[in-house]
Amino acid sequence: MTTLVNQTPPRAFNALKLWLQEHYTSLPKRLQSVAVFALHNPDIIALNTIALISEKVDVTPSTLVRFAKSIGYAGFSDMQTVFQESMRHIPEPYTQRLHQLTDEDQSESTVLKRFIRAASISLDRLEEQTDDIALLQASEALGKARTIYIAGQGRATPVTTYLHYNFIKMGIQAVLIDGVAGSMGDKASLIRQDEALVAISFNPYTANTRELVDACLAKRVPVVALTDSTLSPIVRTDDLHLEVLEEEVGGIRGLSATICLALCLAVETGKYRSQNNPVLP
Amino acid sequence: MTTLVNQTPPRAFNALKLWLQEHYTSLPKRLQSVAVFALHNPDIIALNTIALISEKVDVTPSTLVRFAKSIGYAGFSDMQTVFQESMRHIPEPYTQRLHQLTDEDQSESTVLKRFIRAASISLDRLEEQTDDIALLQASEALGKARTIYIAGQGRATPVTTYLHYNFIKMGIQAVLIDGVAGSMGDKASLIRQDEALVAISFNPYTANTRELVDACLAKRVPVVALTDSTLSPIVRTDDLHLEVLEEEVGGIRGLSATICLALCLAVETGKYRSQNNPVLP
DNA sequence: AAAATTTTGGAATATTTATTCCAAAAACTC
DNA sequence: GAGTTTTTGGAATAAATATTCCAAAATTTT
Repeated sequence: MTTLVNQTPPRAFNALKLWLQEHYTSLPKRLQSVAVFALHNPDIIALNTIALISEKVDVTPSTLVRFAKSIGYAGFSDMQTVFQESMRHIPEPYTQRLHQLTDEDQSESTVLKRFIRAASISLDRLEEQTDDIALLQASEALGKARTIYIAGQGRATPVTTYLHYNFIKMGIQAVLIDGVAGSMGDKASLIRQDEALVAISFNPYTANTRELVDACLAKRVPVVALTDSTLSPIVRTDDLHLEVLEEEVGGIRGLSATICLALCLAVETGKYRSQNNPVLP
Repeated sequence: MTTLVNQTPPRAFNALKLWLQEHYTSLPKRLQSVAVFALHNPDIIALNTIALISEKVDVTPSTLVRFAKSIGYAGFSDMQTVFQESMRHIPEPYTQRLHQLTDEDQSESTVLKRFIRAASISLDRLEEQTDDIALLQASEALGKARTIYIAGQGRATPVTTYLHYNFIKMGIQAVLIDGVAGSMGDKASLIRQDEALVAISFNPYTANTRELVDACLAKRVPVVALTDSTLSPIVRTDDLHLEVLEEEVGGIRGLSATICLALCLAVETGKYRSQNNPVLP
């Protein structure tokens, strides 16, 4: 062993985190695994026995003891107390949640906290209002498509990128339609009936995207629309639409719930493919 | 002993609380003390040994065992697990994770619900572990920059797009660095000391981004790193790093918390600018 | 490629921790 | 107030948990 004993091991959890960050690279392989696990799952370290933890991290109990000692603790138990202390603070109760956002005592809450609240509320609403059937129908439409085209501008761009990334990663052919050059009509003409379009658009709605959706619907190309309201102009009766409503903070809307829905759409599409279309040309 | 054994002891902490409220009056004196203490200090019960607790409650260890048994638990340890569960605000990811993928009772929970849950957990964790000071420091560094360069590949791309969009919308000059053409060294040479770099990188880390960060740090260009772990190779001691840990569902990680943090970073940067740099050339 | 050093796993051990059991104390009952 | 039942404390025991130590494996150095 290195026996490089730290005479004053970190007594605060944050200090321990810092220590791990600094010394991580100079740690042996197994101890690195422990470090990663410990930082990602402090609660498990805090509440379980060596035997159970070692099983989860997939190392031997002795490695855990060594890990603690290499930091400077007397042993595993000594280190564990630091993790336990870190859990003692109770996170704010759920009931306060809604009030915190509306209440304008902004001195109390940081920008980060307010945006997290907003994101959390948006996610709750997404769960409540999303039509599971609609999501499945949309996934089915996309799952059947030979190629999926993805369109969206402005605030929707990150969502298009994300969808594209996920489709590609799942082995689904997908093409990003960027609005940089050429008219939308030209782009629509590229899309065939055995393909599909995903259009993402938020208020203020871009004319481009709307134009593209119209052109595709006219050609009977399946269209899945992702919008922030059913009143959005890109929504039609003849397409499949999914709605997300992001809570706003000081006039700014996040994207957390939308990005979550996008991921689900991709995953469900992938699931449909693997079940119904094992080998696609 | 009363030997009035409850055959199904409460497994959820709330149920336990209820049980204690109902049966409190019919409990012997010492056991009442324990009940009161347990309800007031669940964390102490969760995290300590019988010996230590018995000292605090001022009863003997055997009384604690009896207390647990009178409720119906096998012993003190059995009851303690219920208290421990009540403390882990983060529902244990590892055990759930394994079941969720292997267990085929997916009828209970839809894909959407599971991803929403994961996103929600990630947001909670973001709130808990994010260092507000670090966020402010990062915003300050970016606020001072004449131009902000944004780099990130793969799963990080949507985040770069989002940051770029928000910066531009706020009137902050920002440039996306795409990894398509040219070496990273070339790109780093474009960035000056009065500018700044935001690097976003997740496991598996892309060599490109890391290279860029190194080159910038060498040139003393301020670097803000957004990663999924402080142990990420793009984290250095001399940069400003923000950490997000996305919960995974069946091996797939979302982006909801990351996108939320990115928005905050942009907003804080904008705030800093408007306060300290009303008119930038 | 050989030697030295570090790291790792697992059995053996020591320590801690929980549980049992019984006699003493306290609380009821008649 | 004596007898009966319930409750309590503490020693004895059982179980578990953490720690140590050493040989094997994996690195690193020469």
